[in-house]
Amino acid sequence: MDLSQTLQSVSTRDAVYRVLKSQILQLELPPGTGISEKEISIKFNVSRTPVRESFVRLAQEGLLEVYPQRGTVVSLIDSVLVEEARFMREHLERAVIRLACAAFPANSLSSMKRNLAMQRVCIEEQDYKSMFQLDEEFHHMIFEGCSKKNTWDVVQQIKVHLNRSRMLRLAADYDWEYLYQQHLLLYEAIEQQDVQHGDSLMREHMELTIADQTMLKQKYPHYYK
Amino acid sequence: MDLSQTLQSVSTRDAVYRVLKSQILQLELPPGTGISEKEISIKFNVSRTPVRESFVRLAQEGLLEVYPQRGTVVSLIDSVLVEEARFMREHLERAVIRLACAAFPANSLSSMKRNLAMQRVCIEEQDYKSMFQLDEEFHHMIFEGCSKKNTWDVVQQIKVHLNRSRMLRLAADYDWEYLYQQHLLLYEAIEQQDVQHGDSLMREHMELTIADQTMLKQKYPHYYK
DNA sequence: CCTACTACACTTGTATGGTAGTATGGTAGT
DNA sequence: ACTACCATACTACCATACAAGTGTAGTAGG
Repeated sequence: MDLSQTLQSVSTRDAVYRVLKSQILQLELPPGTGISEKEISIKFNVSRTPVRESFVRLAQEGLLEVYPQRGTVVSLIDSVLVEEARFMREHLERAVIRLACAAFPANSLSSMKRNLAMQRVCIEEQDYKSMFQLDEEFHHMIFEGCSKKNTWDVVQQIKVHLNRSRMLRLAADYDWEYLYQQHLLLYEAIEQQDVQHGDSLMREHMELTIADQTMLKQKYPHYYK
Repeated sequence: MDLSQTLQSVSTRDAVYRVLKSQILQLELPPGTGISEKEISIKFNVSRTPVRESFVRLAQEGLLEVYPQRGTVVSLIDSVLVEEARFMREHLERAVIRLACAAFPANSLSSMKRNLAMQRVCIEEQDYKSMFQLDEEFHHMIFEGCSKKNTWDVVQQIKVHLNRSRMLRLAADYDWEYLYQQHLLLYEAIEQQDVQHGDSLMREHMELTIADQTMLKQKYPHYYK
């Protein structure tokens, strides 16, 4: 693998970090995989230093487990942590949607309207990759409209732990139409300033991922702790 | 400075990390202070490597800002981030206290009762350092009783950004008696399973730190961004 | 006197060698 | 055949050397 393209703009460390993180979240490096500094440094054709520093960051995010003098493995998925991550995200998103339903800038609202229109198109064209991106941006816009950028960043950190189990239940089996309907209703709640409705809608929306955690754990036992 | 004592149990990197983090949060390294890897490595009598890896972690937590080839400074306090941290903590603590008021294990409840008794003693003895610790443990127990250990860890991460501004308004000027009364009421809400009361109590409790943020920013302008 | 350039003293970034601890497979001894 | 031991090949950890970029002070030239 060659990182030279990425290297132009950012440091070697950041490039290694991003590639590794992506590979872990995409399950290209499955949970439990043993990796070593030397192995990665050879693979990426860099020295061990930037690799080590990437390991430090990834370990802090809970994606790697480093055992001194023994080795490093990609963290197993912790189903307790996954549920708590969902819990945290639910309550933060609900707190923000309540703010949004109380007051929301007009230009952010119209941005969301455009986003919804693009979601409509993506579903009809079955472009689920773009839809995934639009879903992210939709939620991001709610936080931005409420001036809660840092909160969004924290949610992103938390979501890391939801990501891999979401990846397991292949992206295809999502009911995107239902998802779109929920987004539409959330938008309307903000527009009509209906705090209670927005709150219950978001709670419902966040409970989508609560299911089949045990099912996944049974299906992929070696990926779970 | 010598780290040899700490070195027995943990790695040099962790020792450096802990000391630096402590010094930053205690304002012994005030916001805006310029520090270099070499300077710290000489001071601690270690090589640059573990210092660098500590810097990576601290930068990720937002306590350091690293400018490549130029230098590293202790992050200025971001008042927007402080308020958002308070916002996040409030909603997570409220979500958990509602769980606690719905169902709470008896042994955790009695642990809290013992903690409250010790708080009573500390206030009378004006031992505010221990009181600070007991305050932490009190909230921790609520999370533990609800099996939300990971959520507590995230709250701890978030609280880092509250810590320094709380340190500025010297610990002494806290109304510990009022704090104790709030804790007592929170305990009773859990005991009596009064969800609504617990929620509003915690909201009030979390709003304690909302004040005088602008005052602090005026008093210590060079510490703020 | 003022400007522009250069040399130098910094900084962080990267590469590499050596150290200590761990796991494993093979071998000698029972 | 089985167990205990030892050599070996790993691992992450730490120290050090080198590279590359930045700011500044001092100096030469106008």
